[in-house]
Amino acid sequence: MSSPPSTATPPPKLGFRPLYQQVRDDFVQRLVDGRWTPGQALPSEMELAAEVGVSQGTVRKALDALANENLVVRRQGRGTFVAEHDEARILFQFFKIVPDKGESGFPASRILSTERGAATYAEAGVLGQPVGSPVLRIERVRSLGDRPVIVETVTLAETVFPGLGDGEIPNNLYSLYATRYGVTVAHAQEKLKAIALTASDATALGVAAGHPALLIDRRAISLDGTTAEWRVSRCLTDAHHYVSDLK
Amino acid sequence: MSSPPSTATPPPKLGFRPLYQQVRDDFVQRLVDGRWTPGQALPSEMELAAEVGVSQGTVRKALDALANENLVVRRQGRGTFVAEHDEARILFQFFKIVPDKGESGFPASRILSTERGAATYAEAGVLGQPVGSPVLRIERVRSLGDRPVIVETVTLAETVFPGLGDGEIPNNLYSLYATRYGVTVAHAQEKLKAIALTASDATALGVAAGHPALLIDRRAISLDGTTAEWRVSRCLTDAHHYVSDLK
DNA sequence: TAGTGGTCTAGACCACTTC
DNA sequence: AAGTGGTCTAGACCACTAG
Repeated sequence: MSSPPSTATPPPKLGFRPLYQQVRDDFVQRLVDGRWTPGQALPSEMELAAEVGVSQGTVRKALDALANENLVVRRQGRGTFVAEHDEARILFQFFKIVPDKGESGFPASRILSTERGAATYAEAGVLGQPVGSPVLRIERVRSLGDRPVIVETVTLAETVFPGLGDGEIPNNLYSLYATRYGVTVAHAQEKLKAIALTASDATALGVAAGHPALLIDRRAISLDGTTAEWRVSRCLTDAHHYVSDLK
Repeated sequence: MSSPPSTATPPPKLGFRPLYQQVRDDFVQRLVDGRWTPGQALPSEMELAAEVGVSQGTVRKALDALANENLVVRRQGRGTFVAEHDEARILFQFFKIVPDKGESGFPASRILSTERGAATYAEAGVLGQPVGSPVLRIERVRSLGDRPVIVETVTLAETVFPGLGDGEIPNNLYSLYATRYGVTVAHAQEKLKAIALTASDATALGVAAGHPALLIDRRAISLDGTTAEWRVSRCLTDAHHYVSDLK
């Protein structure tokens, strides 16, 4: 017969990934590499489209996706900017403890101790590092409105953040990770439990041992998908609570 | 001079609301009215566009917004459907207590008591009803894997859900609200605290009084923005935890 | 006034599901 | 083969910001 062989048109259908997602991945890589740094203004959509070789509408979908992930901020009339870990963003995105009554502010911090050590089995598993590799453990108390409310243990890999424990440790750690080490915390996973405070935690918070507290186990995930930090917080919830919106 | 008066073109700029959002609001109203009911297949984008009088792309943006709010489900090749409150969705969207190890299942329920009463000041404020108006209070224990884990108090307005307490009370309340009363729970706000269990709660859960527990105060918000239900849960977190993703 | 992101439209084509 | 939602493009126009 005259029917042409169907082998003439073999369009590859498997492994299909939309163009705008590929462009998004390209842009994320620029953030990981540091070619785009926090606060920087991106080229306009038209310029990016010409550079990447797609239409302006496709660049828009990619940038909208990044804006949805809080990685960039878009402002009509001004441009698109790489998101920064300023206090306002941290407060809104990562700090879920608020007073029962009144406004929430950024918590003050007082360092109890910093300690270098070898990663335990648990720490190694969480941080994706070998058992026994060097880690830094920070113990601090955080206060809201002159009242100590949280005692927390921050654990991170020294191979990722070399020399972090040597100098002053600022209140806003995520901002330090970004500016000094180029590590951007993109999102976090938290697991919550109710516990009775240990004697030492109770002392740090000025209550009796055995007092109920909220235990928050947080893993902060960086842009490249690795766990940048492990943070375990014990929070008093007598005059504060943890907010969670189910959407 | 020959310059035309600028008063000839007074385009109203204030109160600007994008067309696709107006279309979205129109569609939400169809859900509130019950013209679109859970599980129903919507007309195709082309048909909706012709009906509303906008382009297919604008209808798409409106439907995408609804899909983002979990109000509709879009399936390529099949169509767009009104979301249902089936167990899988409830589990994923509203049930955040999971076992420390293993898979999570839908919790079984055992009713402790149902009680009709007059709304207290607190209940009236939460439910948006007058003080003293009739309310229904349901007390029940929920179990995960043969182990009682949660004791909770559900409070709702009888004017919104008349006769709900008369018959059998099902495990999945949100599905009942939707099918029998046309009330769709769209999202919820939760406030968490750590507490010591009261004697009666401890007995219901089979632990000692004073045992630490997670207190969850949830207000379920319906499609029209009112609070449909107030639920206060006390959860054991010895072998379970509450998950919260910070994105 | 110029430049940016935001909206709206129109059409072509692709991937998925069902018949 | 037909119908659905998903992607990609192109162009016009609108709203916002800055100089």
